[in-house]
Order: sequence, then C-alpha cells, then structure tokens
Amino acid sequence: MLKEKKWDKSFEEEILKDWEKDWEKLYGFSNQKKLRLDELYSIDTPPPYANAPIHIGQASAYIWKDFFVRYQRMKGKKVLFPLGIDRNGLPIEIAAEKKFGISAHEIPREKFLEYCRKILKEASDISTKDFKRLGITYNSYEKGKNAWNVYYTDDEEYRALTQASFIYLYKKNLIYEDVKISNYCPRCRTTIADAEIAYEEKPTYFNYVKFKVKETNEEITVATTRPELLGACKAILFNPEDKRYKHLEGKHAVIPLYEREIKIMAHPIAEVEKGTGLVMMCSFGDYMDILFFREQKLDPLVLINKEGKMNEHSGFLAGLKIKEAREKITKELEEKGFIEKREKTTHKTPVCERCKEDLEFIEMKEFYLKQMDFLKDLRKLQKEIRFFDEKSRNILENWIDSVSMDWAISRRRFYATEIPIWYCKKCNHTIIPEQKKDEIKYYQPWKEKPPVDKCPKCGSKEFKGEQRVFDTWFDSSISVFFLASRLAKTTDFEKIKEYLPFTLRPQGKEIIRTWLYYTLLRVFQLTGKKAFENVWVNYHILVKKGEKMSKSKGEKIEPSKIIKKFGAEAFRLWSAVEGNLHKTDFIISEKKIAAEEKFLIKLWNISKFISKFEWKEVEKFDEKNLVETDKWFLAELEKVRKKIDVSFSTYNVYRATTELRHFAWEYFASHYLEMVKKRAYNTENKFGKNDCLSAKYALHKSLQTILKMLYPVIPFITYKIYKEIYGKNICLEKFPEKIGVESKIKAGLEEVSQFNSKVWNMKKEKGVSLKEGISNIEIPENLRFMEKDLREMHNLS
RNA sequence: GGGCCUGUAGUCUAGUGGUUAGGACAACGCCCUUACAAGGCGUUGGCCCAGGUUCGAAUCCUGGCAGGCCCACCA
Repeated sequence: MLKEKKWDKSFEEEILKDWEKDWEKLYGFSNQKKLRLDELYSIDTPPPYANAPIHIGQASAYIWKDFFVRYQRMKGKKVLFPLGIDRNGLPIEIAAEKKFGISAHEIPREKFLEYCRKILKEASDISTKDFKRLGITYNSYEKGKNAWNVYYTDDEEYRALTQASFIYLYKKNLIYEDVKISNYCPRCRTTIADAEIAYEEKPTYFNYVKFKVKETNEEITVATTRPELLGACKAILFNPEDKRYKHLEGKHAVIPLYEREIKIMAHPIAEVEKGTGLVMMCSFGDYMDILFFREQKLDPLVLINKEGKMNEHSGFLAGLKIKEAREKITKELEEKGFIEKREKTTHKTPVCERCKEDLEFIEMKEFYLKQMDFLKDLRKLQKEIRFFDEKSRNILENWIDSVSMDWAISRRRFYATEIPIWYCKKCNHTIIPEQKKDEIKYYQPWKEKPPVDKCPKCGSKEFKGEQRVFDTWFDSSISVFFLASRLAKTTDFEKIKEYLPFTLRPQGKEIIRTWLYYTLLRVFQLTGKKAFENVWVNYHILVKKGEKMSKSKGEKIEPSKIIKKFGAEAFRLWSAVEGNLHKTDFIISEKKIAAEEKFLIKLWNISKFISKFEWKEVEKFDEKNLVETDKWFLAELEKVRKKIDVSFSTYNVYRATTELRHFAWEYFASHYLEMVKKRAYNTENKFGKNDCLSAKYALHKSLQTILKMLYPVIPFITYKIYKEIYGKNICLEKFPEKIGVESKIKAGLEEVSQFNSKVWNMKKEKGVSLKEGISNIEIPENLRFMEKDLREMHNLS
C-alpha cells in the first residue's frame, strides 16, 4: 500500500540517494571481462564544455539519451554510457584571457597554460551535478581510467592518442604541410578550418572610389567595402559584355594615394549589375580574390600581418588595426577628393565561430589532413549508417558536397594538443617520434627534448620543437576511437578497431558538419570502418517560434531552476511528450512542464488504488482462470506493449510515451479500472471468489507492465511505486515480455470507452449523479461478455 | 543566388495516399463518484494558398506565400 497521499517532487532527492548507493550495480559497466560484443550497446556521447553550465536544450537532449540507455538496459544490453568533459581549445583560452585580463600571445606559454588550468579547476563538474539530478545514468561520474569513468578531453592519454593518430596518418602520407591562403582570425591569431567559419550580418559602407585611367586620363569609379586594401590592389575587372567599359580593356588605372599602376581587364567574374560594374582585385579581400590571383598567377601583395594589423607594405597605414586603417584611409580619400559617395549597407561577414572577430585571408604555412581524396568514400560510408531522423542525413550530405579543400589542422594556440614534431636546427630535418603500438606517449615539443639524441640526417644535436597545436576537432573527432581504445584496453589500432562501430552517436544538428563529419573521416582513415551503426540527431529547444535559446538575449531558462520548480521527473516527461526531438525543434513553456505533473499524480493515484489489493494474494493466480473481461483487457495491453517496444527500439520515445500515457490514463484508469472496481472490492459478495481474484490479478499485472514501460522515461516515480508495492527495484527489471493471454473478443478499447461515455452523457443530460442508477440502457452485442461489470459500474437496472 | 527543412485549432505538437485528423496546454459546462478537486466527466475549435495526379490528398507533384537552417556571393 502506498503511504504518501500523492507524488511529490521532493521524493526525487531520496530516490537519488538510493540509486547512488548502488550506482555501479544499477547503471555501471564493470563486468567487461565477460563482455560479448553482441551484448554491447555503446554510445559516443557529446562531451559538454567544462566551463559552461548546461542549458535547457542540452538538458533535454541528454535526457533523451538516458531514455535510450534505460530502455536498452531493460532489454538486457550491457550499456556503455560514458561521460566526457570537453576542456580543450579556444573557449577555455578566451575565458582565461577575459577573466584575468591577459593576452595569450603576450605572456609566457607556461604561464598562460596555468591560467587556463585555473579556469578549468573552478569550472570542473559544473554540469555533472545537473545531469545527475536529472536522473541521467552515465556509467560513472568519477574520473578514472576505466571505460565507464568520466574522461577529460585534455587527459594525457587522450592527447597521446590524438598524437598517435597524427603520427600514423603522417606516415601514411595523409598529412602534409603547405602554404595556402587560409582563413585567419586576427583576434585568436590562428588559422581556422572552413567548418569553423560563421557568418554575421554586419553594417559597413560601400565606398565609391575614383581611379584615374593612365592612358586616357578619364575617371572611373570602383565600389568597395574594403578601402584599406587599396594598396594590395592588382587589377580592376569589368564584365566582357559591359559596353560601358569595353574601351578600357588593356589600359591601366592608377591607385589613388598609392599612385601604383594596375591593369584593367575584362573578366566574367565581374558582374554588370553590381556596384559600378567595376571590381578591384586585392590580396585578399574575399574568396573571389583568391581564385582570381590563383588563376592569373599573380603575386599577392599582403598588407595584413599575423597580429591583424597593417604591415609595412601598406605605407601610411602601417601599424594600424584593420578597422582603424579603414577609417583612416577613408578620411584621407575623402579629403583628397577620391570618394564619389558612400552608401551604408550591411553584409554577411565571415567571422571566427568562437570569438566572432572578422576573418582575414592570409597566406600561412599549415599542416593539412587530406580529405578531398576521401569524400567519395564518405559519401558511400554514410549510406551504411542509419539516421534518426532520415532527413538529418541531408545536412551531412550537403556538407560533404561543399567541402572544397583539405583540412587545416594546425593552430597557433596553446591550451590544446601539441603537434608532436621537432626540427633539426641545422638541416631542418623533421623528427617524428617512433612508438610501439601499445606504448604511446604524450609529447610537448615546445618544452621537451625530442625522442632522439641526434639528427638522423646530419647528426646535429640541436633541435627546435614545433610550437603549434591541433585544431580541437582533430581531438574531438576521435572521441569514439578513444572510447573504443579504453574498451580494448590498448592503444593498438588493430585491436581498437574491433570495438567499432559504436552502436550510437547522439548529437545536435549544429555540429553535423564538424563533429559527425570529422569523426567519420578520421575513423575511416584510421580503421577503414564506419564509426557508428546509428546516428541520432537532436534538434533544438526554442524560446519562441524560430528563436534559438541564447544567453545574450537573457531568456535563459536554466535546468536547475526548472528542477527546483517542477522536479526532474516532470521535466523528463515534458521532454518526451512535447515533440519528437529528432524530428523537430520545439518550444519550451513552463506551463506545459507544470502540466506534466498531472500525469505523475494520476499515475500515483492509480497505483495507490491498486495497492489496496495485496499482490501476494494474487501472485500465484493461474491465468487460465481469468474471467473474460480481464483476458480481453490484458490482450489489449499486449497489443500496446508490442507497439511501445518497437517505438523505443527505434528511438521514438515521443510516440512510446504519448501512447503509453494515453493508454494508462484513458483506457486503463478511466474505463477498465472503473469497470472492475466493484468486482475487485466485492464488498456485497455479488461476484464469486475467482471473479474477484481475477480482477485483482489483472489490475496488478497491468500496473506492473505499465510501470516498467514508463520507467525509461520517468524512473523516479516508477521506482518508488514499484518498490513500495512489489518490494523490488525496477531499475533491474526486464522490459515486459509478451503477455501470453489470449482473448477471442473482438471489441476494441475504443468501443468500450464509447459505451461508457454514452452512459455518462445520458446521466449528465438527465441530471443524474454518476453513482445513481439509470435504466433502459441497452448493452451492445459485442460488449455482452462484460455485461455484469458494466452493470455494476454504471449501476444499470 | 543555390540547397535543405518546416507550415495541422488561441498555443505546443502526432500523423506519408482511404483515420469520425490523434494528443497536450488554454477556454467553456457539469460533478466531491469508497485511487484521485493539484481531481473526474463532458463540450467547443484545426490540415498556409492555388493548381495538378488519383476513385480518393494533411499526406504525392508543380507554383506561390511565410518561417528556420546551411552553402555561396556581396563591387
């Protein structure tokens, strides 16, 4: 018998304590020795950032992952549900720079890393508390070296594996160093990859700048948003079809202020309609410029240095920051009469995804990982992966189709994995560490000596360590490989391979082009295999229609506040029934979360009612003796059970939960329970003993089945009810097996509920209260088998 | 400019050719009924628009309109 009058969110705390005592037994992953691969359900979970509390969208997404794993455990799988904390890269560095008011490039490296570690120390575990409170059952919240312990992406063993993968690929000639025009962030002072570019709508000016044609002395006007690059201008183009400028072909223009002569050329990339129809080509204002310089084999004249400032080639602008230079040259041009007019405009500017600074195109020498040669393989490979939902595959396919150059993997930053290379100071020979397959090491070339005494080429003993680090996606993209290596308990790639593919990669749609794409690429390059069987892509929780949750807007709805207000369970239920997270964004509302508590109360009351009848009394009841009504209901329940099982196994928790909730509330509580109530009580002895026992047995059997099926979604309440009524831990129960009760009755649940509604409506029309009797009601032919129950229920005469 | 996705009651969402278009919130009416008034029962209300395919379209096709995302460009 349930003691408490109703479900209360305060019970959750005690329940968590119960679980915590037995965490390993309930949710752990410690019996690896007997692990069979066909029993393994492995997930490569997205590591949340160490220095940011989780937001509500993440909370929902991780809750969904918990739905999956709780279900899989019930199905007998050994579930590897690891937790990683992402601690690498720019977000940490930027946080450190901000907090301590320093610039990474201006203080000693060791010192800066200390500041980063300080940030990380304060930040640690900021999100795991919320996860645990939400009932998310990672295998462990303790940091350690076992597969099921929390891992940090800046662990030495993780970084060592990243470096080992680099060495492996370098030796396979998949990595090369080259000077190319790169996307360069002047704020972070590093090259970034195409996948790290974002675009922002920013206000700027079109400046209509007057040039003089040397040969004819006429004036021509070119519009530009980048006047500071005037000095880097190498050509002015017009469209071959443009009659206005045809006569300028082959002539020369004089750059104002710089007085340099440049060619005027006809070229199809110039469009008649845009600006004045004339466009200047500078090194390098945008991607078109790069293509043009490459095509014409022009020597670029670069005006911007690696600090994001104008260099000596820019003449009077030298030393200024780009924006200052833009202002200064505009003023200068205006004063000297070279500006015809200025127009305000906005345009989408490529910015650094991390720090939002405007990007520049600068020629840099960087390490590249070959990816162009693998696009074909990846297109094929992704077809062998199952996507939930199928439409998310498009995002990946589109990205694969738009990859246009190899991946620049080196970064000029600090708190990241170092590139494990040394150079001979004398002959510049490259030293790459040799290592055994199962004995890898973490290298820090900027402060360590190389693993050789002397240069194998020239014998010199003087070396220089590589200063650069890896793009953090180069680390992140082997998370699954790292987890597999923990399972394999070795760093031998051949053995790691056996644990791939993992069963599931759950992740957000916004990191398909990075995390998912790079992982597939990297795992394929390292093992020739696909990384995952299934990819589950979650969409977003929105504040309003079409409006993303964003910190800057001040509309943050924090998980901790939601938990405090409504409890974890109501939030879990809301996450499951508000919409199908892998199909659509959905909109959060406190009202709806609060409303989910109603079902919890309902479930509690149903259970409280059934708990009035001792389970012990009917535990041994022989199903052969079930009366027709009960057989019929259990057979209906079996139909539902089957559907729910399929929905859960295909990650459609939305469908499973809404269907289950409706069944429990509508058919089970409102109809079946009302129908058999009198028979179960049997206070006036109108029914035989077997009839009474049959009702009690069917009620308990139904309740057990429903509780178990609800457990993956709402584990707190189902745990408490199950424990109090049946004295067992629901976390260790199996998903309900087939209910083997056969019924020949054809009537469906719908027909019964229609009949009941009819009676209730008639009573209402006649102004009769529900418990009063009513006469002249005909019981339909197909419901005759439960006539006695119906008569008692409605007090029919 | 190109691509992808979405459009279902006041709101949030299921539903891929045949359903009386399902559920939740809100609204309204009635009811303390031996689990439940933090409740129960009931009621109202919906497929963006226009064509087409089909015996039949929320669902498929075409074209609009609206929103979101991605890519490219921005002189």
